Amino acid sequence: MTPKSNLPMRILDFLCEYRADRSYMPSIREIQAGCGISSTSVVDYNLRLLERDGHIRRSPDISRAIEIVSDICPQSTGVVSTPQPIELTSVPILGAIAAGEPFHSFEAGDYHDADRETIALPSELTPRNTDGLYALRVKGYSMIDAFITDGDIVVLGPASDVRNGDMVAASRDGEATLKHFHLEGDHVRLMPANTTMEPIIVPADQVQVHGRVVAVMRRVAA
Amino acid sequence: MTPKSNLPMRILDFLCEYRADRSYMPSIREIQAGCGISSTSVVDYNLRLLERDGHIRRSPDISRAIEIVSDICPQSTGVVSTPQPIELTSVPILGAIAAGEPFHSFEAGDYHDADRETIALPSELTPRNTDGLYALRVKGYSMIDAFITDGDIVVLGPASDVRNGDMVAASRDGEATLKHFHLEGDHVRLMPANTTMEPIIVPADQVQVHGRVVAVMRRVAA
DNA sequence: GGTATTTTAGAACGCACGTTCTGGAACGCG
DNA sequence: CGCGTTCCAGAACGTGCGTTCTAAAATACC
Repeated sequence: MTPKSNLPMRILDFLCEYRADRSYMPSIREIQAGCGISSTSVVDYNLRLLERDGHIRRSPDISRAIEIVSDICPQSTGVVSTPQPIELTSVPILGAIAAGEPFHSFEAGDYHDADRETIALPSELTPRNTDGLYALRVKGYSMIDAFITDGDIVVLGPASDVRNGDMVAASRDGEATLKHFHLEGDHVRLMPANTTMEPIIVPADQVQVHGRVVAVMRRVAA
Repeated sequence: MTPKSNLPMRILDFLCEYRADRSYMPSIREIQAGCGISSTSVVDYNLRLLERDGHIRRSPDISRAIEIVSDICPQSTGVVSTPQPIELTSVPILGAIAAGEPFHSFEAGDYHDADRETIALPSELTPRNTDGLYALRVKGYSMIDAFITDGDIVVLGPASDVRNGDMVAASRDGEATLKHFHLEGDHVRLMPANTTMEPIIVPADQVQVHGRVVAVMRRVAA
């Protein structure tokens, strides 16, 4: 509270708080509302004082262009989100997977600077070994039998980890799908997750396994 | 450079560069000038793409309110200002949802007691407003028509946000499922995501909506 | 008291800027 | 080829928002 404390400092506190939430700065009128000030001109007046004293810097005529220079804001580093240091893993999104479309050149080790598309993996979804993980954006509806639909992001582990029964991304003649993998002698049985569909059996040398599915993430449209 | 590289990534680079200099984000028209784009609508269009892919987040109608979420920008950590701690949200896992089983007492506001189980939401899956988010563990196979299966974790937003067409967790006579929600006069139509199943129409006062599905996460067994 | 200085009120101005609409080009697919 | 989807152009609209102007309180100093 401290309703009678000097206005400039109240405003400065508000700026710090605000920046802790969003990553941009408040507008004049938001400061007005947030500090219970009755006029925008009063906000402007006090901002000038703060700038004169070197606490902030402003760029004229530019919205929300306030920089906090005296960075000894009270508890700005305080609580805010992330209460505990959650460990998370960033995996690169190497491309898209769509039925009928041949895989691009996203084979392991093909990071080649440029596309730095990545997605953060919460620890709950992270397998023990995070080496060689990558993600693909699912295009189309060819994998609905694996409870995976258009727009999903699938996280894949290295193909070397694949064992019988795993769900894998596999391609044959450029047709890519997600199936359960069973190596049986010299042929491979690819089982859809949905039992109403028929398994596919192909010679082992005609199928290429790209990796094992370790996680699926989906954002549902607003 | 790379004049032929894809526009969204050029813009993303520009955003990172810009933020390295000033501590606020560029306006649409500054992006336009900085990237040599001929129209503001093109900038807006590409910003939407970036937001759809979870690289940035925007607040509508607010100037310069772009947040960079996938924060593996080249040298963004270089200078100063807004180190932007990889933002992620912890949501409590309030229980399980299973067809035929009545919901437990996990109604909103039931956070309190002790440290609930929580799960970290990667920013790519986080909606703008993180208030009231909670997660449920899915038990059983009653929601396979929504590409959701046993063991999945669904993240729900507050029921107050629900609008027609959203996927919601709804219960009736203790039967809980995930369906697309349509309020039509005094009755509610619950549409399965799978078109081979029949919609359910019930009087509005017989159905209880628990929240809107905003994300789905699944860990695939090793 | 009177005058000068600081702080606050309220309203208005005007540009900045996000958004949207229409239309066309470019690309992909059968 | 036609048709759909994606992407780009340009202009216009509505409003967010910094700014400024006038005036009145509040405070200070004598």
